[in-house]
Formats: sequence, structure tokens, C-alpha cells
Amino acid sequence: MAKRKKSKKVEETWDGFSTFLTSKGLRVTGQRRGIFDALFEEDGHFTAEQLLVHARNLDDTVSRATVYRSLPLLVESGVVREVDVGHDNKFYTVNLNSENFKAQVVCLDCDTIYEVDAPFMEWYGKTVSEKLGLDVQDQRLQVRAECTQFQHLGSCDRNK
Amino acid sequence: MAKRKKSKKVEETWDGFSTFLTSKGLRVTGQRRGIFDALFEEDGHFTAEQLLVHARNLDDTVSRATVYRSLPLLVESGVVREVDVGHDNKFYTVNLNSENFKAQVVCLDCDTIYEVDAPFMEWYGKTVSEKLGLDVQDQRLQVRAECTQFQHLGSCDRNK
DNA sequence: GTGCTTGCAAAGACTTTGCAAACTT
DNA sequence: AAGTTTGCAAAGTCTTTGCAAGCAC
Repeated sequence: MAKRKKSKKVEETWDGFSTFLTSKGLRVTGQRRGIFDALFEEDGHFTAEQLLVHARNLDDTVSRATVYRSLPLLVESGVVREVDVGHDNKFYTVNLNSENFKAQVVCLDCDTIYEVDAPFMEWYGKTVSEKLGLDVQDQRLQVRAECTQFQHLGSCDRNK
Repeated sequence: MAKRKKSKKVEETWDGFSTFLTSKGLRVTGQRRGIFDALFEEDGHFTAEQLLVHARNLDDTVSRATVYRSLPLLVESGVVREVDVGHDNKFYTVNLNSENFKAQVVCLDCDTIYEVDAPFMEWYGKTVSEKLGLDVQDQRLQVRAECTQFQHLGSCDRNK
């Protein structure tokens, strides 16, 4: 299921991102493109470090600093979403799909992060916050859980 | 509204914690007591660093390392709850009260963290997770919001 | 050419850890 | 006495930043 050529969707997203850069008076550089392309090598959630590795596969002039400097731009432009799993590092995920509110379900055994649509949660959080006189910027529901398959069998086929 | 003498509740909690320590073959030390007492000097949510400051007020032999070493014990014993606000440091809060599921509503202007009961969320997260074959350990709903009062008036009376 | 970008390495912020002395039980 | 705990400072981890050279526009 490897993706050989860049999909239409990816190219559209790239157009959006480079427009975003230009509109802010920022430059469209080879490194930024490398980092951008590396996003689509990622599988689900990834860290800055993982992104660096993949970006370097595509363009070995990419440095760690540039990855760290690009990530906020990718988040701001909406290409990437920051996923806060609490402990450990920051995780990111490509935000191709939806505007929907997502809950993160983190399996403590598999180390897998599931993203689950949870529109109801959004409504709920908003309602509560408005009662407090607050204007919601973003919300996250995070669930940490153990894998029952792992508990019973001692292993889990979701294990990466 | 300063609390001069340790309340019954605090003493009960201390008893629970020292029993917890003993049951694990750990020692009840002056520093651990100092850190424990400092918990009740904290106002709402606090960081390891803040706890260190207050613990040192009560017992100047308490070191940063001991605070960092104690916090996991306090969490494990249930005295303290870790509150993950995403960015920034780890926060903690005393867990005197409830077993209820709490949502954290973080005001980006006030820097205040509100804890809101959200029993429905708990049900929801559990339901979703069980469908995935996962056994929920804990969950958190975090809402980041802006203070409408701040936006309109340029200040906020909740500001600390 | 102007001024944003880059890599590098150093610096930062926060947390953990090795070790010998001190303390709890 | 035996084994846990402590403070200290050093080491770690992840992320940010200063700087001079290099690019995009």
C-alpha cells in the first residue's frame, strides 16, 4: 500500500501550505517541502524526531532545528494537528480529513493512539465552558486504556 | 481563610498515605511529611517546583529531588492527581474530594484551571473504548478557552 | 539586494539518577 | 544492623535559540 506518487490531495494540501507561507511573507524552501512530504510517510501519530528521520530520507539537508521550527507553521496552517497524549513527547498527526472533534484513546499496551470522532464531547465541553464565561478554543478528550487482548493473551496484534 | 491547624481530613489523608508507604515497605520520613503538608498550602493546581517552595517553608531539608521522587508516590496512593494541561509543565492537584471524573477547563487569559465534574464524559469514553477492546484506566477532557470578560474588558477578575 | 532560513552547537527548561552519608524500622 | 532515603550535582531528554552563511523573492 505504499504511495509512490504524490496524490492529488497531497498536492492540494501543499498548495494550501505554500500559500499560507507566502501570505505570511515566509519563504517556500526545499527543507519545508521535504518536511511536508515526510508527513505522509508517517503512520498515524508521530514525534518531531520521527519526522526528522523521514524528512532526512527525502532531503538530507533537513536539520532538527528546522523540523522544530516548521511544526508550529504546519499546525498554524492546519496541515497538522498537535495531539497531546499527556505523558511523553508531543505527538502530531496529519490533518487531512475532518474538522470533527476527536478523542484520543491511547492503548497503554499497544502504544497505539486511536482517534475517535466525538462530536458530542465538543458540544458538552462548549456548554460547560460557556457557563463559565469562556470561549472555547480547543478541547481534547484523552482516554488511557489497557488492551484486553494483551491482558488475556500476553500480546496484541495491534502491537507495532 | 487560612488554615491554622491541620484539619481532621488532612490527618486522615496522612494516615492513609503513611499506611500506603508502610505497606510498600517504604519509610515514613520527615521530608515526606513536609511535602505532604505542603500540598495543602497549594491553591488549586501546582507544579513540582511550587510544591518544592512550599515544602521548604515547612522543612528546609527538602530537596527538589525528593519532591520529584515523592510525587509519583502521592499519585499512586491517590492523595494527589496528575492534571495534564497539555503544554507547559505537569500540574498536580490534591485529590481530597471525589472519585468523579473531572474535566479541566483552562482559561488562556486567566491561566486558571477549572475542574468541572463531567460524569457523562466518563461514560462516553468508556463506551467508546470498550468497543475497541480496551479497558479504560483513566481519561481526561481538557478544554482550552478564552475568557470573554478578558476579551471585552482587557482584564479579568479571576486573574491571579 | 533584502531579509527570511538554515545548520550547528550551545543553551534552556524540566526531570531523573548515581553516590555516599543519614535515617527509619 | 539492614535496607530505604536523602541532598547534591551531574546527566538526560526534549526543545529552543544565537549566529554567520545561504537562499528565496
